[in-house]
Amino acid sequence: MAQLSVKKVKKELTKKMDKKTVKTQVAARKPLKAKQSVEEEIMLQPPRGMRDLLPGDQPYWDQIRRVLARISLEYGFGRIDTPAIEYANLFIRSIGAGTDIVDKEMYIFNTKGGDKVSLRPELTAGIGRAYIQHGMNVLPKPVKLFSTGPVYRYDRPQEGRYREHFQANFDAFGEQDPILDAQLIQLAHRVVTSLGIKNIQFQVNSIGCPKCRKEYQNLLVAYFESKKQKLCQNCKKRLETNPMRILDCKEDKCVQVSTTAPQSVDHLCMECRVHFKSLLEYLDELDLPYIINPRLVRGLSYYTKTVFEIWSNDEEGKRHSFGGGGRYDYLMEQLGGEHTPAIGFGLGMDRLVAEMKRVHAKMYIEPKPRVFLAQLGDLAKKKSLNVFAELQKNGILTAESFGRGSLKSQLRVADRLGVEITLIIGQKEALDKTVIVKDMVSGTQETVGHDRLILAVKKILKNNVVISHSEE
RNA sequence: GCGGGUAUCGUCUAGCGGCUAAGACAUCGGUUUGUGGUACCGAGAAUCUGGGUUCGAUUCCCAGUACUCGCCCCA
Repeated sequence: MAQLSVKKVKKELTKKMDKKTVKTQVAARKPLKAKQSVEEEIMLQPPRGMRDLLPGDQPYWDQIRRVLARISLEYGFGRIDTPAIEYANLFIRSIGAGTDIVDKEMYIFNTKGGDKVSLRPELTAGIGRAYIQHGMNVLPKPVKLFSTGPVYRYDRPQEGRYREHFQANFDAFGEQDPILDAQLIQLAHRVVTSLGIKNIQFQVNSIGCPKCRKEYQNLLVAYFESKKQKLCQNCKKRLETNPMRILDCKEDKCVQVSTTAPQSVDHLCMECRVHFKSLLEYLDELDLPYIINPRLVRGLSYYTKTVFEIWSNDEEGKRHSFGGGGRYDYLMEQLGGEHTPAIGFGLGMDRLVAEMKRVHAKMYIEPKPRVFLAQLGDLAKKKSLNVFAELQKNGILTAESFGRGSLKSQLRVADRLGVEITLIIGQKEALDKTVIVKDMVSGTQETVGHDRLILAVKKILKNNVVISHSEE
C-alpha cells in the first residue's frame, strides 16, 4: 500500500540482525538515509494506473477468454497477436492528430536506437498494419481477425479506468456489405450476453463517408459558429480542430446547443444512407436492442459510416460502457495498403470483469485439488516428490506442504484446503513402498502399495462425485 | 489537465492532544513422541512523507505523494 519508507526498511533490516550488530549497523545506515533518493527506493506498488490481476480474479478472465475463443471460432475469426509497441506514427496517422488519444494519452518515447515508438493505445492500427505487411489481401474476403492484449493510455485512473487495460478486438477486412456491420454487432452481443451481462443496449449512428461528411461538417461548423458564445471553452477549440466532437460534449450548455444542430444521418450521401438503412433493417431482423444516437461520434478519426457502442444500464440507471467500434473503410489505404473496406470493434475486458462481478455472473470454477500429500521424515520427503509427479501424470490434482514437518500441521492444511483424501508417507511406508490413503470425510484409512495407489485414490474420488450428485 | 473525499498491521476496523496504538480475520508456531476440523496458548505485523502549532501530534494545520470519486476523455 504505502511506499516502503526508509524507516520501515531499517526496521526490516535490524529485525534480521542479531542484537549486537544492530546499534552499529543502524548508526552506519543513518547517513545513507538522507542521501537516499526516491529512485533508489523500491516502491511496493506498480506505477499509477497499473495493477495486478490476482489469482482471485482469474476465473473471471478465464471465463472471458473462453467465451471469446469459442465465439471467435464460431464466427470465423482467426487469432492474431501484434506487438504492444509500434512506431508512433502508425497511431498518430490512423487515430488522427487532434484526438485526445493522440494528443494527450499516448505513451510515446524514443528507443536507444532513436526510433520514435509508442505503446499501443488501441489494437486496430497494429492489426491493420499486420494485414498489409503480411499480404492478407490475397486471402478470401472478408478476412476476420481477433486479438486481445494490453493497451496503454496515459490518462487519469478512476473507476473502470486504467493506464494499462485489456481489450478484445474483432476486425473484418475487405467487405463493405452492411450485413457485416450487423454481424459484428451480433457477435458483440453474443459475447456480452454469454458472460451473463444483462440490460445491454447498442447505440448506433452513421457519420458518413469522407465525401458527405465534408459537406455535413461545413454545415455543422456554420451552425456552431452562429452559436459560438454558448459553447464551452473546449468546444470553441473543437470548432477549429474537430467540430463533430462538440456533439459529444457533456457540458450542459453544449448539449443544449447541439440538440438542434444538424445531424449527420440527415446529410448522408445516397450510398451511406442506403448502407445505414440496411444495417438498421438487419438489426431489427436480429432483434438486437439498439437505439440510434445521432450524437455518437467516437474519439478515433478513422471511422466512417457505421459507429456503435455497447452499454449496459444498471438498476440505478447508470450506464456502463463496454466498448465500441465502427467501420473504417479508408484506414487501410491511409496506412499504405490497397483500398479495403473494414469494420471492427473493441471490448474493454476489465469492464466486462467489473460488470460480471457486479451482477454475480456464474462462471466456470477452477478445479481444486481434492488430494493432499503429506510426508514425514527425510526418506519419505524424498519419495514424496515422485509420488506427487505420479499423481499429476494420472490427472489427479494434488496439494502439498512439503516444507512443513509435523503431520499434524500438514493435516491441518489439508483440512483447510478441503481435500477429500490425504495421502501419508512416513518412514515405514517409504521403506515398504506403500502409502496411507486417508479418507478425510469418513476418517478411515488404509495402507496400499504404490502400484495400487492411483486406483485407490480414483475409487474414493469417484464415489464422492456420485454422492455430491445425489445430494443435489 | 481541473475539482471533491480518504490515508493506522497482509486485510478490515478501533482509538485518543499524553505512558506499551487496541481488536478481528489472515499468517506462522505450539497444546509431548506418526493423524485434521472445534478449543486453548503464543509470535510476528501498522499510524504515507515532509514541515508547522504544542511541553508533547497517530490525532490539529499546511504542503507533497498515493489512493479514490467526479469532470474532460475513453475501454
